[in-house]
Amino acid sequence: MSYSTRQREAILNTLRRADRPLTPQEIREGASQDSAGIGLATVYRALKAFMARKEVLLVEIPGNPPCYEPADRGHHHHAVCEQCRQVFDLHGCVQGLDALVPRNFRVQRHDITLYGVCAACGTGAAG
Amino acid sequence: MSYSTRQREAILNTLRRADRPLTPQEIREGASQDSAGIGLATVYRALKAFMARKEVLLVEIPGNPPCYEPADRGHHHHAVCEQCRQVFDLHGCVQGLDALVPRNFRVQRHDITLYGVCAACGTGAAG
DNA sequence: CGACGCATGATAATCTGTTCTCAGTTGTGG
DNA sequence: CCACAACTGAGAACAGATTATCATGCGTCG
Repeated sequence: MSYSTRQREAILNTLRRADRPLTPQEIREGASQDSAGIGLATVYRALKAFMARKEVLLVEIPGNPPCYEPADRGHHHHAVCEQCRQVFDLHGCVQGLDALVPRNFRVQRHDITLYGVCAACGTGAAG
Repeated sequence: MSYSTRQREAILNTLRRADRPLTPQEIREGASQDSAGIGLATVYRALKAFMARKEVLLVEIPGNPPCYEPADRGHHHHAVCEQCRQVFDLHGCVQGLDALVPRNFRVQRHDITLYGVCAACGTGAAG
């Protein structure tokens, strides 16, 4: 049904090690440290399998390439640095979303994304 | 510098007529009623010109094709119907976004997107 | 251990959205 | 009205992300 392979372990570990969502490319690079030379196709196949099992979530940010993160991090949102284009996890949520909802629209989920400049880029430390 | 052509008028009118953001394809179809047979390239070129003048805004919704809307609709957000995939304008915004912001992250703008089922799809009226 | 079948890797192919090409058209200013 | 330059349209080309292909590798079950 679904094998536990060295590569998939490496992919999952890479996602867990990271404190932010990763792109398939980044996952491939990270996982290649655990298990040398993982193919991009393998990353996509593994991600698809993980998503089917709800172990991994897809994080799509407009203007950014799609990225992925473990599904056990609870409800949260994301911030994007417009300079380094990294995606960061936010914690918590807001209230008052109900006020936005049109009558007769049944909300199933929501996304909140902040765009700005991250700490590193803001202090001129890094870019 | 920039000519006012029949096609561009039609494109702008189509955007204004709509009560929701439109995709380039939808714009082409709408504008073709005003001015028969508008090429997709023309739509993209016009949109690019309008965006440069800040007359039109790009609306990117994760999981949806990019769409466009007039820039004079003020600050608002969007809702997407997961069934018919149409994008709707919401009015107003929420408070408490500050609470999400990590220290040292300077927020420049934000997006809020609701996903769910629209009135038409929810009542079983349309799909 | 042995067989079965899912997983892997490199690359080609695909898909979707966007831009380019180029000859011909059409605003605009004078 | 003229000249010039921007605009147009159709389709090819492009870009990036994702999926398919196919021979081979390797978990898993008994």
